[in-house]
Amino acid sequence: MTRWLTDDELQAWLKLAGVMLKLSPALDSQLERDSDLTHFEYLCLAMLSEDEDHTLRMSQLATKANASLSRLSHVVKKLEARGLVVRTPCADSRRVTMVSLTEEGWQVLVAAAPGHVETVRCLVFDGLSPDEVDQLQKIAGHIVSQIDGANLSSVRR
Amino acid sequence: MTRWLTDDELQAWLKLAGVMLKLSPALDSQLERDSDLTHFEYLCLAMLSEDEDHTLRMSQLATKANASLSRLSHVVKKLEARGLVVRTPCADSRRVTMVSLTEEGWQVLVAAAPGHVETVRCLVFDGLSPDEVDQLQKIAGHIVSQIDGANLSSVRR
DNA sequence: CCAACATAGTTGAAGCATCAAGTTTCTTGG
DNA sequence: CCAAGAAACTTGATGCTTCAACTATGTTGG
Repeated sequence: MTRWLTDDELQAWLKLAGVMLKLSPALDSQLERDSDLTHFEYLCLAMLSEDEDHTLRMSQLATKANASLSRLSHVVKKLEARGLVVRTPCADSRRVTMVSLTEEGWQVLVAAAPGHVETVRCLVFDGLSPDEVDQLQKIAGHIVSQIDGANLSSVRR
Repeated sequence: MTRWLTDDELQAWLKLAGVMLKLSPALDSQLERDSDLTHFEYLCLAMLSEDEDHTLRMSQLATKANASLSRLSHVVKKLEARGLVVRTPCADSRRVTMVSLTEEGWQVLVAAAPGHVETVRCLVFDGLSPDEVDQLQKIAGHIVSQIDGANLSSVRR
């Protein structure tokens, strides 16, 4: 028996689908215009910048950026060609690749951040109350967990 | 002066970005495996099915599916090649194209729906309270409006 | 009335994302 | 100890999305 969506759920779902379909392109468009970066590329640089040494394993970065290793590998190759990032073999384990932000990568990130943050503020947070920000965090966190859980359980069987 | 994000906003934002990065692929993957459809293709068929005549103008469908006319045009061409949809010129205005669900398209949609709905329920709604569904609807609706508003204002100037 | 503009849609090229397959390196159960 | 399997990437092909450009058709201010 299919558990259909209630009317409220359907309304909510269509809106969420709208966010997925419109927000990504909107962010890509601003970043590409102003900084020649994809939103996903920006996210990779940002995640690297949060680490003390501006350096992470590929697989750590993939987790932080919510990406597959394959997707990340292609993007890091491109960022490395642009000089924003370098890959180095890891001393401890030879199958591990470390990625680091270069000085230039850091500069590009710093230059891109204000415009990007302003865009996120305008498109997402302007007009949301602190309560709603909290609700958004909980709900989005919940969805991400469900997806991660679903992947795990399909892998385990 | 950049209006940076508060810590709560940043947490919420990273989670929302996670949803965008993980939910689309998860939906595509289920639909493609079980019904040989993209989530976006499914959405187009579903929006057509909601119309009384199973028929919409390209531009109406683009609006309902939150897509650009260009994206829609490519996808409709593909769906038409598969026989799920037909395009017909409009009698009233010669620059308008109407798209209709074929009988086969309807069958494919009906066959795909239970699995897709089940996936949406598992990944999004299971574990959400009715209040949270309502909050999600409001917040996602708000974001979509902001994006639409931003596009309008950049077009108008 | 018509020139200028706007609307509706299509198309081809370029760039991303995903998938499947492959390589290399580690780990572990027998 | 080693064979089998898992982990950590990389790569190439395929297909989808976007962008810019184009055609064709309507609308409207002067």
